[in-house]
Amino acid sequence: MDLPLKVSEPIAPQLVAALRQAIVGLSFQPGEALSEKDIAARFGVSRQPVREAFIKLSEAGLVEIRPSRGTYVMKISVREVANARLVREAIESDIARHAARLARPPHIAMLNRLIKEQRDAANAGDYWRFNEGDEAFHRAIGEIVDCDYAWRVVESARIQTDRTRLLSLPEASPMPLLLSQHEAIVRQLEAGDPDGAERTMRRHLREILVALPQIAATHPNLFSDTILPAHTEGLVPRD
Amino acid sequence: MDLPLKVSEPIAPQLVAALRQAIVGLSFQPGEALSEKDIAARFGVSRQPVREAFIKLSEAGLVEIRPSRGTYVMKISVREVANARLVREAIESDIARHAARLARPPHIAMLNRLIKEQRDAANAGDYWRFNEGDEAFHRAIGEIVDCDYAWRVVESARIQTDRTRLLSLPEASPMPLLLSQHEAIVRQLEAGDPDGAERTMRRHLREILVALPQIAATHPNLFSDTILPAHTEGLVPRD
DNA sequence: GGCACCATACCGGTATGGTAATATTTTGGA
DNA sequence: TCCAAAATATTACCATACCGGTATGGTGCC
Repeated sequence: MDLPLKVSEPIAPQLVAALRQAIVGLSFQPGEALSEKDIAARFGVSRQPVREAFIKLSEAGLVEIRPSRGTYVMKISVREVANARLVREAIESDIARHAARLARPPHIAMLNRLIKEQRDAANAGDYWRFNEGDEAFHRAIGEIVDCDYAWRVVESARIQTDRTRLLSLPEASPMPLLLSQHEAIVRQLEAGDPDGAERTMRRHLREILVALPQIAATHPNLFSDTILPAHTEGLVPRD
Repeated sequence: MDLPLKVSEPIAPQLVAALRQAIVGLSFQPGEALSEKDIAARFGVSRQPVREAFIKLSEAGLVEIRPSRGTYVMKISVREVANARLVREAIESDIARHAARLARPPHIAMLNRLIKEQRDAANAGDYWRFNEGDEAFHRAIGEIVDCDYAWRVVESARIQTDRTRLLSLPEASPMPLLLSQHEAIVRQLEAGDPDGAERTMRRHLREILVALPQIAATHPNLFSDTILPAHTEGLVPRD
């Protein structure tokens, strides 16, 4: 993890990717201090690109820069995860609605291909590959609508919602359920059913809320809060 | 515009604000080159904070950094404006839906106060003050739901949609119409009507699309493209 | 033993110098 | 006169040095 930097390519973006992965992958513990100097020494670069990487990570909500004091890995916030989830639901459900209008046979074929990959991963019990497939599936729907701006926003929000993925027990968000929801969405896109696609996508993304309180309760030291914001009331699909 | 910088406060954020205002206010023409050195000299600071400000502005889509070549003010893109508008509609309509559930009398009172201010501005024909009131109104609805993450996203998107504001003729988006839409939203929030509030907010934000092609046609040198993306089809409320 | 004070180390923020890559201008040859 | 190639200028990017502010550990006083 320490020295994957390619020379003669911009350093700062590489650092952003590496540090981001280290944080969401829990190689850096929430609350831990990261100093510009240490990271710079570890990667064999100067402080300047490290500083720029820290700024980007702070905008993503992964670290907090406290001037003259230090930079710290942000603890996971139930509130922030729920807020990011709300943004994802708003945008991705709208995207699904538009996609039901704009989807063409090649798009449907691609989505079915991705679902097949996910099914293979689920059958193999490969939770990690299943998650990668999930990301690819959601992105593929976004590409139908051709609104890259929306997708940049969703990817930012995903940084927050994905922080709990490694912690979430498979039982809390069972792969067969998520897979069946993906299949339903594709059927509705193919049928040109905007209402149905929107409804299913909203339901699908609300699954994130099901396991969230439980995860926070299981890992109290990784979280800065445990209270769901008011706007999540009545949204949990299963009880 | 050149030297409003307060000493002993972080310089980079001040530069971001100043440059952003200069760009959306057309003090810098779209396509114009901005060099780190020039800006640094003009504000009497070093190149480093200028560089950080440029990075932030590039993330907002206001400038484009071309390595070893220069930094240029991005031309307004009809496509980007429409994409940002889609994000605003998705989030703000969902926020309105939640707000209809969460609104309390003090919130309604605040919204009515803001509408009154806007009505005064409209009666005085003060287009600029009217726009400020618009921003305050939308933000106030966001605060009802208490999802600051959503609001950060909306503010980013607003940077794009607001770039055409100075160019939009009052006739294209008449103040009385926008005002009446605001009033309708408040009535629906007060009545606890989520469907109505969402519907009206969507309609309200689609007004942006009405004048957009016309504005682009009037100022071809400020735009990099003039074609609306596919997802805007059938969304223009009036013809 | 407890508390105020100070020296020291460390942090992020800024200024400045150097470097490789690109754009522009100049120049030399046909 | 024209075109290509070399010289120059300018750019963003990185490295290094310095600055003021903050935390911390030790010391002397009460």
